[in-house]
Amino acid sequence: MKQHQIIIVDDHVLFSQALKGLIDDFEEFSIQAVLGNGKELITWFEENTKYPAVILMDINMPIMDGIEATKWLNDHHPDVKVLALSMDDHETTIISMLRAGAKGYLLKDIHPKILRQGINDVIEKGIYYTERVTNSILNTYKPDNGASAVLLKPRELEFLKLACTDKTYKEIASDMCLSPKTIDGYREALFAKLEVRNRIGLVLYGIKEKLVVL
Amino acid sequence: MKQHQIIIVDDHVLFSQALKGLIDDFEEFSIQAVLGNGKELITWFEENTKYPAVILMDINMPIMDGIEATKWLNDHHPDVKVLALSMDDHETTIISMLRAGAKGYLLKDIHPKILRQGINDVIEKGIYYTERVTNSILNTYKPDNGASAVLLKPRELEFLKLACTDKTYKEIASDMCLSPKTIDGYREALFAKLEVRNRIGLVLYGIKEKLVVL
DNA sequence: CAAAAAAAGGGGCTTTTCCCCCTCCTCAGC
DNA sequence: GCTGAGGAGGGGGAAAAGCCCCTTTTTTTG
Repeated sequence: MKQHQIIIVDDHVLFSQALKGLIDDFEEFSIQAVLGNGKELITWFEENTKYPAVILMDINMPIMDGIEATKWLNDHHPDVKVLALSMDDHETTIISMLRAGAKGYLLKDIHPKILRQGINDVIEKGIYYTERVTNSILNTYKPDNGASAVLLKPRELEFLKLACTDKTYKEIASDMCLSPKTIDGYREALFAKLEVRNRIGLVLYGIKEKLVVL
Repeated sequence: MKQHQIIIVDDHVLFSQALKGLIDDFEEFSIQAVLGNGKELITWFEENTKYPAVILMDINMPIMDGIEATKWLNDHHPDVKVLALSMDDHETTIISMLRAGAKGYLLKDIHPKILRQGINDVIEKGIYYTERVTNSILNTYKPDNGASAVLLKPRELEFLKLACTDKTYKEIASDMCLSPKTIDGYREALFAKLEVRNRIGLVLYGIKEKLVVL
């Protein structure tokens, strides 16, 4: 048996199987399991007792995504290290993943050598940061407005989700059981808070920040 | 040398390298080259004379995407068969790719066995259709409005992209060097064609169908 | 060439969106 | 008990979006 066991969690079977072949060729690692989503991962952990050293975790997956799965792992098996592996290079996604407890973040367009390096670093140093990730972390602390980042209140988020719909504000008002004028207030508040000039800007923000599901 | 040569075109190096390993394990195929985008593919064809039997083509790539590359291949090397390989299962993308001349369409979440079958089918029968693709083709002929599917003209697409921006229609008009009234015409035409009732619907459509980049 | 279709532009109208400034109520905290 | 913050609601108006019906020009095509 090789030194380190690894589990791949990714819903793209072709990719995960191909990746398994690639990693099995590295003499220091071997693939312990290939799973399709977070739910399968939890089931695997409930049915097994010998845990892997590293989990290569995709982020966008059906049923249970990588962020939730990473949170679960951090709660129940904090010694198993998660290395996020995604083609999504949006800053918010990277941050969410790191906040959930991932020890590193790799993009799928990297060279296999980098992956090998990344896995080794996570095992040895407990952490692996690429330049891209470092930049994202720095960006969250940019001198923007001082105290808090753009944090929406529950009611504002609810409105934003409805604004990303083809409903008129009047319809949104009745959906939220509020007067159209109150909705008008939420609208203005969000315009200012998110620095947009019209409803399209609101929709674009909601989608970019993944606050709304399409 | 093995029977059939294959070229992989995909910007996700980790995936393409892993896939190369996978396919090299199939005894009937060998990988002739692994390229990162459509432009590299054209350059490769200009510098080589022994062409592959099949090209596994990703769709979303920087510089030159899979659709354009497939069109170029169809024009210049119609004997080389393109098998589209994407995680994008949107109907419009599938249709665009088949219209560009792809002989089949596979999703990245398939099992390696299916890939092997697909490549073999494309080589032997010249074509490979999964159920998903067949459905898409059927859907374009749904008894909707008679003639054409939802295919946007270049000018309409240009307008749609600008509509997915926080610009006003007046600003869009001057961007496209048209009168606001003409823009109004495009708007109405798109509302009808895409079955939406306001600009938000337009934005949502554009993003869902990945016609606009965020 | 003529007919048809597509592209461009317009008039006039209603609804919706956007903006600013104002009131009432409630509840937490000196 | 007063005060201030925040949620809910409102008046009024300008601008943009949406709707229908119409003309002219260019391009395509039988």
